[in-house]
Amino acid sequence: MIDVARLAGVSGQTVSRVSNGFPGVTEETRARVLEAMTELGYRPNSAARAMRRGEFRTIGVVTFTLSTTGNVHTLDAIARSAAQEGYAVTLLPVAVPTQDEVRGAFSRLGELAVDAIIAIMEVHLLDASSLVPPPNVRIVVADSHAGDRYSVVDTDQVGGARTAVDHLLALGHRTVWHVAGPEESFAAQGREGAWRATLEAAGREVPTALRGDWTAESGYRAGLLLAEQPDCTAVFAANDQMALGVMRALHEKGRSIPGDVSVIGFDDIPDASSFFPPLTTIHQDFDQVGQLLVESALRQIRTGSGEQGTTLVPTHLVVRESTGAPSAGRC
Amino acid sequence: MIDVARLAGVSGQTVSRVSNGFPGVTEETRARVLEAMTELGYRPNSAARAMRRGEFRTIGVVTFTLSTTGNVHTLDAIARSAAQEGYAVTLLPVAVPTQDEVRGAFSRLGELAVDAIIAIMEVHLLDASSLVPPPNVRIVVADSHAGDRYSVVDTDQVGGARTAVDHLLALGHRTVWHVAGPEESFAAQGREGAWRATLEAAGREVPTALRGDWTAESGYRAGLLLAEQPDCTAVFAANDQMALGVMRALHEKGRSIPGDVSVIGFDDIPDASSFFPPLTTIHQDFDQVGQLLVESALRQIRTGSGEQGTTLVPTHLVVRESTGAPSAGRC
DNA sequence: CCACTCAATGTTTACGTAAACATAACACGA
DNA sequence: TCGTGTTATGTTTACGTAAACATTGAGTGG
Repeated sequence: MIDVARLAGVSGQTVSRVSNGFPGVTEETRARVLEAMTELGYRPNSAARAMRRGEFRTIGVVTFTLSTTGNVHTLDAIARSAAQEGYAVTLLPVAVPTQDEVRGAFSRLGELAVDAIIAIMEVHLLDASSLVPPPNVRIVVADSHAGDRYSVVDTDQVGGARTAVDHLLALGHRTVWHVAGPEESFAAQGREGAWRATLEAAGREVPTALRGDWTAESGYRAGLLLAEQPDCTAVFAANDQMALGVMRALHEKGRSIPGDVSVIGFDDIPDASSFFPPLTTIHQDFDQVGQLLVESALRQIRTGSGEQGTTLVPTHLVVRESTGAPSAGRC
Repeated sequence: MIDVARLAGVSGQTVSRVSNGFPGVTEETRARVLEAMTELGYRPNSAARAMRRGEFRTIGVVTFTLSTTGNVHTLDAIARSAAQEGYAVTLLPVAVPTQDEVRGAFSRLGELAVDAIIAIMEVHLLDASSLVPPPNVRIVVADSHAGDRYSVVDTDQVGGARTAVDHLLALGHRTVWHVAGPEESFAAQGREGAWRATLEAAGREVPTALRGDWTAESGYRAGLLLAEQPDCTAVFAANDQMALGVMRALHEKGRSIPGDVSVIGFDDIPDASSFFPPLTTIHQDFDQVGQLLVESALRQIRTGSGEQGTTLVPTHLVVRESTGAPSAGRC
């Protein structure tokens, strides 16, 4: 900076003013400084800058894994929103979702250069007692409850699941089977609970829920079981990947989709429209979730105070070819 | 730090020594300092630390999008490898893959707190003249050529594609059709070139390559065309997602897989084993790619000098149910 | 014409850390 | 007993920036 100042014949402070776009600098001086900057290839040192400003202009994102499609889309949206606001995004992968690991990640984050943390994970894993958010680091949570302690942004799991079940019932199915996500997942709980509640509200029989782990493979295993159920004409899979597995199992067992069995998913991943048959599913607006997460984080950073409460992002039904009315002959 | 020092009755320098795990501190003193740290909730300020050390312990990753599955897995692997080495990963999404955008991203990275950059993209987009890597920032590139200018780590696209084609020829197919990735992609070029070369080497006819854009939807469109070709018994799709689309089209047109047409993909994404039928594909070792990328970056940071050359990560064939011998009657 | 205001720019300082150097205390062999 | 080396710890300093305050000079109203 001093070199630039010398070359432009000004003081370091003026360089700083130009570099930050502050007012109070003649157009002529500004031009001279900018020229000197380019000539010397000057780039502000972000470490010194962060130290002086007391903030890093960076948001940390904690995730377990990027293998579930939903998390990836959320992350992508976060990164884009943050970039737009001039914030960088630092990734902090947590290998195993044990409390110890999470705690370790958080303490590492404490040393890291972040002003806020967005956690895409289950809050119960960061049990309040063990989680000591570093001072001056704000927290936002996705895919969880605990809106009473943190600012939470999430897809409207309940509404989405209800829409899915309603869609199938409206088509004339007597009831709807469910392939649920892992028990630990709040999203999975929400979808399963809403599935059950919707069936009960409609006075339908509630079949036993099958449990998967979000992977297509687990959906396949569930699908093999479902194929054994002659009275199963409609399946609601808690995500698209498991729906993919379910459909594979049904195909292999000779059940036609949607002739014999209708299948609906959740997420609307890009590939869903190319499944065979194209999957009817509940579309999640990951972009908006990401954007809201970043907005909440920035608001907390700027006001310097925490936030509570849950913001729900609505979903909508995307009807494709994997659902239809139950065939007359069966069931 | 001073507060901690005062509480522990030592100097700031001793606190620094403890904080960095340096030798030359009595066990007793160390314990006293650690206790003071916990009591005061002390966390080293990474900005000051980075400034003093002149390095950020952070690697920046530039990507266009996280929507292609391959990039995501690479990113995931990078994040994990980096974390293991005590390095953080900062994401820098580039909205549109134009040169201007990329240049902008790089200049932003210049101001950012990174010691090295890993670019998951096509190098030709960061045309040498416009790309001015900030001094002291090392570059590693994935998914590209230009090993003469940068350190490049990539999957062995050529070897993988050859394996794919050989597999189909060995099953008895007369030739193999190809659904290529986008022209700009080096990976797509490599796979297409190897496909052509392998067919030529075997003295087979080389059909016109169909071009997709990595998405399942584009694979579907290509698949519709392939279904019109009565002599098409084997298809090599440049990635699994396009293979998914191809298979959907074939199903819809009543062609059986692998009875009428064999389909092979590339990537081995987690869902591939749950496609219908489970997809034979070329497995990429994303973990190793990520690890090698990080290793190269760290080596360059530590030695302070650039690196050139390309490192190839081998692939292997995963045979599932989407490929088989051509049926006697057809073709 | 002078006191005053305001805009442009310069000077000083502090942010939290760790390297480099300085000091103190102690052990050991001659 | 006294150097001499070694280990533990303290002191000083600089890293690059931007806030706070200081200075300069030009324009304005009385």
